[in-house]
Amino acid sequence: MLHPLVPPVLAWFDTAARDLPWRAADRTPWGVLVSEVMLQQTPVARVEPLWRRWMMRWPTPADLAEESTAEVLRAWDRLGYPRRALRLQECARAVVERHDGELPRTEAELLALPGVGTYTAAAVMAFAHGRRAVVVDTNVRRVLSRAIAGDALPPPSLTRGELRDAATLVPDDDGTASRWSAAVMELGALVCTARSPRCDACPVAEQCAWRRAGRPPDALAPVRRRQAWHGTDRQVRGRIMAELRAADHPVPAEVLLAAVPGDETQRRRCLAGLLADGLVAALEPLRRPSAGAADAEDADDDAAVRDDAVLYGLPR
DNA sequence: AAGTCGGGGCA
DNA sequence: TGCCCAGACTT
Repeated sequence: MLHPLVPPVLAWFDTAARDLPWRAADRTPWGVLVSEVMLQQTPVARVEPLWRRWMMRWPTPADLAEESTAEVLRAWDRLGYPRRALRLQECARAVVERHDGELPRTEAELLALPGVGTYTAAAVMAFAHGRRAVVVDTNVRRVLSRAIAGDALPPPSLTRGELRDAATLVPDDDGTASRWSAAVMELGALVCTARSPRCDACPVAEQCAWRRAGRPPDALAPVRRRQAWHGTDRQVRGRIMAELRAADHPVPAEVLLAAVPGDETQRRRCLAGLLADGLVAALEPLRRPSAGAADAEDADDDAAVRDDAVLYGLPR
C-alpha cells in the first residue's frame, strides 16, 4: 500500500523532473556516484558543467584511478571541499582493486568505499541500480519535516524519527521506490525550498501539515552562529589550493605563503593542515641536519612547514 | 553530539 | 551580511 503522499509526488515528478545528465539513459553507475559526491553540499547548477567535463575525461573508475592526483585536484577546480576529490580518486582505486572496476551492487559494499556515507550509498542504490533504498538528504528532510511533522525546518541533525518516517514512505517495489526517492528530492529542490516554498505549485499542498497549520515559522532554536567566511582557515586553505592549482612548478614556501591572506600563524597552520590531509605535498624536504641524530626520524609535517627551503605542490 | 571542511549565489 | 546547498569524517 502506498502512502497518500507518494502518488501525487510521483505524478508531479513525471512532468517536472529536470533533465540532468546523470539521469540520462546512457548514464553509468560510476557516473551516478561521481555526481553524488560532487553534489555533497554543492548546488546542482555548479556541479553540472564540471561533471560533464569530468566524465568525458575519466569515464570509468579505472580512468580516474590511473590519473595523477594533481590533475584530479586541478579538474576539481573551485567546486569546494577538495578532500572529496581525493576520496573520489581513492574510491575509484578501491573499486578497481576490490570490485574489478565495477561499482558494487550492495549498500554495505558501497558504504565501505572512501567518501561514500549513508546518504551516498543509498542514493547510488536507488539512482544507479534502481533499487529500493532509504534516501535521506537535506531536501527529503525538509519535505517530510513540513508535510508530516508540520515544522518549517528539520532538526539540526538527522533524528531516528525522521529516519523512521522516511523509511515508512518508501514504496516496497524497487522501481517505484527508486522513482520516489528521486521525486521527493526533486520536490524539495524545486518547490519545497528552504527560502520561499512555492506551495501553490506543490502536488501535496492539501496534505501538508505545515501548510495546514498556516506555515508557522521555524521554532526558535538556539541560534548557533555559523562560522564566518572572511578570515577563516577555510578561506586561507582555499587560497593556498588555488595558488597550487595555478602553478605548474613547485612553489617555495615563502612565495606560497606571501600569496595568501592571514597572519603568519594562521597561514602556516593551514598549510600544515593541507599537508596532513594529503592535499598538498612537500616536494623537496631539504631538512637541515638536526643536532640530535635521533630526532631526524621524528621529523613530521609541522617541521617541514617551518622550513622555508621546502617546495610545495599538488600531490603527484 | 559537535567541529571541521569551500565556495558561490541570492534575499 | 546571513543563509543555503543531493554530506563525510574525525574526535
